[in-house]
Amino acid sequence: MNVFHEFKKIVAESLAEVSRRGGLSEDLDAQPFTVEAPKDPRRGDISTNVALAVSRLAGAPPRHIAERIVTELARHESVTRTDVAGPGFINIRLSDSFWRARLADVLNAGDTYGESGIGQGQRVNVEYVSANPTGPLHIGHARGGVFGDALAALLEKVGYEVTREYYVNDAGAQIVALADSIYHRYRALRGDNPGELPEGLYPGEYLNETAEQFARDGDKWLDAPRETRIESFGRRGSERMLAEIRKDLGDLGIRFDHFVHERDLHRDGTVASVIDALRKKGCVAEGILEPPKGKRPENWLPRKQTLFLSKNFGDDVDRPVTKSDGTWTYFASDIAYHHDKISRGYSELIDVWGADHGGYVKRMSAVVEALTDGDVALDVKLCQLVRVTRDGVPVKMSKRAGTFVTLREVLDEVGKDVLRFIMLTRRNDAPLDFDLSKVMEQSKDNPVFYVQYAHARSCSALRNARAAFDDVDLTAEALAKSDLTCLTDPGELALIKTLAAWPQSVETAAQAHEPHRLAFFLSELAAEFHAQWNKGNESPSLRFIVAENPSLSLARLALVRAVGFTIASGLRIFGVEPVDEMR
RNA sequence: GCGCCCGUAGCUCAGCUGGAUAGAGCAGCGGCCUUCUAAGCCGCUGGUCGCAGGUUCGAGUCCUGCCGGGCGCGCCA
Repeated sequence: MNVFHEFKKIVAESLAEVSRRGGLSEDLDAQPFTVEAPKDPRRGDISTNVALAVSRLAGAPPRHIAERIVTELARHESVTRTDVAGPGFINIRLSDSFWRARLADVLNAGDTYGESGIGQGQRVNVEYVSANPTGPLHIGHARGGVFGDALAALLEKVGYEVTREYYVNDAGAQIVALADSIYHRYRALRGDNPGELPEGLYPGEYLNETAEQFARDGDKWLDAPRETRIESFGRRGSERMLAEIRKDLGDLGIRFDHFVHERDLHRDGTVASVIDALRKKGCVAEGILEPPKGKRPENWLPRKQTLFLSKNFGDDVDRPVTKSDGTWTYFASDIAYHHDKISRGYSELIDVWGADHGGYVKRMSAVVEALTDGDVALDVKLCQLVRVTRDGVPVKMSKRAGTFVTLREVLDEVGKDVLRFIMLTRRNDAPLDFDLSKVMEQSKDNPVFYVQYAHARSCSALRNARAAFDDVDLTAEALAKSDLTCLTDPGELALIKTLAAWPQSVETAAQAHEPHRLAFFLSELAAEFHAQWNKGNESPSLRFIVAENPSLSLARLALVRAVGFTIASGLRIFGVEPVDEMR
């Protein structure tokens, strides 16, 4: 049960009743209002601003309306106390038995706890990573990948139908550069001294193997026409890089439902036809761009070119879709790609990009608006830089890639679960510090450890219970039927209330497209659980297992199990495996 | 020069789409181990939410203008 949804309905009914009897305006129920947990739990369990929200339209002071709503609410059986506070907030206290029943909700749901249907099966496309197949993934790609993957899982959890997608930029200048880079190594292998690696080619060692493959063909490529060379080297090189990228991502627990290749969009004419369609719609036309003010490019030549008229959709300038040599710009194929996504029938598109692509957001939103007349939403999530350090000292060089820290290096060192969790401990648009030493620390400074430890402890308590009590059924089903009225400690009831807030947290995180919120929730839940655990050190009567009182123990174990399920539920969204012990 | 993102405790950051007395961790100080794992817990100290206006019952949150930092700005992707 989502407690806040439940009470929103009840508050709305009370409001309707009040307005019906009191001759208040009819359509008060159209006003948006919130039902949430008050910041200070002493105020109550649930708080609503309904009276404040409705007061203007009702033409009555908020406190006055609140008083009348409160008398309606008080009829509800789980409501034990109501207050009107401050300017007109309504605070509601619910009975302990109501809360205890929520514990059974968790136990019945297991680690699916928090699932809901608010997405109503709407189809959402999440595109992420989409790194060029010209080199290995770096740590920034890992962030985008983990973020996108967790967001996809989060949306699925609340009832959206999600496609996880990767756009492969296997066309254009960078593939030519890739082909030339492999060719350079090939020549060296065949003894045809190529000299220094020219500017603009890829220096990393990772291309050597592909070059060796070609070298096995002998000298046949040395005199091959540049065109066929670019085709073969570029294709095989990008395919190989993509395979390696997919391996890295797979080991990080990231798999995609769908790959779209830029090359295909060119070859099957999608790019040309989409641009043509936009031209017919009046969104694409010939024009001459002004040079950017203040930046003064050196070789600026006013040139007539084909432009997407993104200014009509809120962009700062119109954007070219053709280069001076007549070929399509990257932007043109990205238009085609987004058209392709749209044609597959999504109600919402989410793109996860690096923050250095921020300047691209407006034009892409313009594209989606132009293509769908505003029917499909595009949300672009920008992931900020990851700073990798070891004991606070920046780690920069990679043996393999030359200039950056690769995903593989970090993954091999800290493991998938640590990498994934840490990536989700910050908002996507805030820079992230990733300290290789700190994330492996077993201390409360390390959120991965802290949350995992709470889960492990919940498992440990159950193991101990199995040893302490013979013939006791500790399955979730049995625990749900235990005598939960034994749970009377304020800490225990507070813990239940935290657990009961989980579905709402999942939902708001999903709607905001911000999985990091759940990392904070899990840390707070873990802290609360550790605190309750430690109370047992000081007062043995508060221990989860009280040998001489099995029914009390079972009720507490129900709570412990529910904490474990909720943490597991969150970790599963993150793609992190909950651990049962930490020895 | 223009656009986007960011500015919250000494440090690292939350702040649930406008709610009540702005929170957490670290650092500092003081407590708790014959233990259901002290790998942890409890308490204290710490704030002109970058600055100045505006919108309204109510602003860290929305609008405008400054200040400071990051990213980007045709023929790379």
